[in-house]
Amino acid sequence: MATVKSIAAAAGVSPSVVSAVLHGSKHVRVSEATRARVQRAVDAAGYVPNHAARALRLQRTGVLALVLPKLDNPVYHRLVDGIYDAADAHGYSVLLGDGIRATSGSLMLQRMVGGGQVDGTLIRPGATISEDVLTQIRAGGGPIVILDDVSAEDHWVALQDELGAYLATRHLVEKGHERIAYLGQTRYQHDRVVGYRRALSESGLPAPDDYVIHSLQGTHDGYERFPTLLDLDPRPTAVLVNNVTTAVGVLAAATDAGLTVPDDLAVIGYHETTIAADLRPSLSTVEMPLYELGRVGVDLMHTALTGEPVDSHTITEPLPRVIERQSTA
Amino acid sequence: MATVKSIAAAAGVSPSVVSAVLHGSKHVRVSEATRARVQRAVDAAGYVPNHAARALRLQRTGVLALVLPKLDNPVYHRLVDGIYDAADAHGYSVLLGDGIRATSGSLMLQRMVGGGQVDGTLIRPGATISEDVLTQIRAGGGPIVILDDVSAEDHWVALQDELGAYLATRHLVEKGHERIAYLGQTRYQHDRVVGYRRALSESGLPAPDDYVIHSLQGTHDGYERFPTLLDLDPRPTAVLVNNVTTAVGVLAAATDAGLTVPDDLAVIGYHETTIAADLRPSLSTVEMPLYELGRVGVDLMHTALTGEPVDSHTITEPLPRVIERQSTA
DNA sequence: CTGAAAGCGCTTACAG
DNA sequence: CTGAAAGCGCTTACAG
Repeated sequence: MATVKSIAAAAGVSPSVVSAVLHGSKHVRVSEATRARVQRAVDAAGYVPNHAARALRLQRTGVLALVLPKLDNPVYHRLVDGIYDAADAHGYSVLLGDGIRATSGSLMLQRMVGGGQVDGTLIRPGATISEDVLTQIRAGGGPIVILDDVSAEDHWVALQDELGAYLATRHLVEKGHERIAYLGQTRYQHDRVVGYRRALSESGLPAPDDYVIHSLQGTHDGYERFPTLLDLDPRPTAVLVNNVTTAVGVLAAATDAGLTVPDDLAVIGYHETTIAADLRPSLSTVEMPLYELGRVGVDLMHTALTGEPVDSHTITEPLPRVIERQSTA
Repeated sequence: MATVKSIAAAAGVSPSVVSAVLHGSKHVRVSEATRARVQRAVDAAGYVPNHAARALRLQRTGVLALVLPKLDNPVYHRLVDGIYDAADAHGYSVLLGDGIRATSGSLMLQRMVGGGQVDGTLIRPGATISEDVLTQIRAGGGPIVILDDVSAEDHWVALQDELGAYLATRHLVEKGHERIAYLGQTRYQHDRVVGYRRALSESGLPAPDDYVIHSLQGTHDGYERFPTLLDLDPRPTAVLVNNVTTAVGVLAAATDAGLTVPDDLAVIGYHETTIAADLRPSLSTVEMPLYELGRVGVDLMHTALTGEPVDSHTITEPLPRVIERQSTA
């Protein structure tokens, strides 16, 4: 394996010069001829700097950790895209972690804490990520950026979740519905419930407490919780489901209950995902700027790592956007 | 930040002893009293060894790269589970990479090649991973394990894909179908076409060439390619779709074409995924042992890394299993 | 049973 | 414009 030393020998210069050619330097200045000679030796050997040695010397790794509640939730694809694109732009690579596996004492958690394996951690909080784990990551010392939530202790980037739920609910109102329920995660995403209620109260529609049905996220959870909605009196004619995976389960449960969507029940899911268009009936959704969330999250992390002041904020562009499909037609 | 040196000072011993307590050693023997004293200092400081320093010294990182064609294909979830479980058991952590991003010249590729950032790479080949990239990873020097394919140049673990397709097709035959098509990826997974043909020929059923319809994987691809099937004469009454994501698109296209599933067209998808049960009609599938594929892949990688001979083989247990749902009922 | 020293490969002030 | 030396934090033969 080539090293700076072997490259230096091949080019007839000292290691300092090789390093200067590769990364630049304030102190070392090299002539054009020397630079070319070194570069040729680097190319010929296919030399790549040893990551561990560099990390040890520089006290940073160029690796960011990204922890998501559940890797298999398709709504995160655009978020991950944004993260990777911004990370590439800044020269970071990304260590993708599943919140389900980042339990206390896990290998995955250890690498985010204290071992200096990552420079910082981006976290999308959720039911699978315990407060305990968050505390441990915080104790690790590296900067943290919270995605899609505000945080008193960490840097954060938020979405207009209140607005997203408001727009989704308004869409149902505009379709003429007067009894609109909310089904989904309520604990971690309370803003969405608030937006839902605002749309209803603005239109003078009722929003009884039992119209807000708590459910975990996931197709199966949506399927299981759906009967609660059937028992309501009067029964809702439309439902906003948080999030889109849960909505898939709701569609199945509605079909099994003999309801026709959207005639007997209109359904809109929170977050956009490719499958929504390929279901029958296809699923209306409200698309949130998850790609931008990822990009901005990494930008903030980069700012934090360079020691500059970090401007935590809510993403307002693009706005949440309702995508109408068969389930609310 | 605590270091071996600071821990050694706190415990009143030399760094050698700290290292010996943490990792064991053939050469260094420590008394029980000393061990306890060191352990107390480690716990008190919350000391975690510096990853970069360890990697540099040991010339290995304890990190494995895993490259999948498309991270957002849900069929990989069980595979990833198996990978992570086995990696945890052996003390490796996993760097998850998207084949779409591991292009020539990408950061992601660089870290798998030469920089010593990972000890080895597990790859599931597919349309998104070019031969060129594979060549570069091979040139990187670390061991490679190919998942779900055989390889002349690398270690590999395969699945009984011929058998899986055979069983799925037999299921359709047993349901009384006589004109059975195959729609899906044919280039990378030719075994499946072979198994499909075997089931048909065993039953004396026709398998004209145009009954095998090539399609890329993905819901949208399945949707787009479906009309080809409608044009066949005589029109098939059943179809095996490779893979399950493509099958979701086929279901949608069939519905849009006015066909009722399974009465007008029975559909079975290759690979199991949670969404199959939550579609309406729910989708029959043939489940392959992907979890075991992941586990065995990591086991083989571990064997390769310890320098022992690697037994590349096909996983025969559990057997592929047909899960019957509404789409073939 | 324990300590002192070397070295993994790199970058960076410093000296020339 | 270039080289020699130190040191990041760790582990491991070696010496005692």
